[in-house]
Amino acid sequence: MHGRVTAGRIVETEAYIGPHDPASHAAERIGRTRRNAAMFGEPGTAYVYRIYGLHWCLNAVTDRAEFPSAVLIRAIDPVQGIEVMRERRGGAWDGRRLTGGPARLTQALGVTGDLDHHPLDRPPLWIAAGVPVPDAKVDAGPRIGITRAADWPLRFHVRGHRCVSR
DNA sequence: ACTCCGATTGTT
DNA sequence: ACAATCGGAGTA
Repeated sequence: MHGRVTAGRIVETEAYIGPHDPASHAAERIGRTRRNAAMFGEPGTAYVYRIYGLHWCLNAVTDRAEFPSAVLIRAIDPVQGIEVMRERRGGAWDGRRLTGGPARLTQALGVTGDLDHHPLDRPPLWIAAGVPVPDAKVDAGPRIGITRAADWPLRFHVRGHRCVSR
């Protein structure tokens, strides 16, 4: 069968938009580097980076090439392969502990840095259209864990969803 | 070469 | 509140 297939519905994201976003890894003062190169690439590809020397975070590149922008996937609602996710996460945990948080979902999905630059419309990792979330159910607020532009409301999540990181 | 610190998480 | 853990970015 599909023994190791895992999938989830995106329920929390953050946007990092263009060189004038001071919180972005591709902010103007930084420019293009080896780490953020994917953000300057084609839309629909993955930007995967390591944080704190420990964890992986997954972004979808969103705007045209050479205009660095990406959406950080911060939480998913498990849809398929929950037992595999629990195994990868090292325990039988609830929704939030399992896939709520940018480094938690990458671990649950088995996403690592070798998927940096990967086109997100094909295996082994892709994003597909799902059931639309009505705007009325989406909250916007400040992005988490940043210091610059800390008040820009570029974090979005399904209101009250049990898998949202916080 | 050397310092500081981060789009986090788990434990104390 | 704090450790884990290391490459990127800034300074020299």
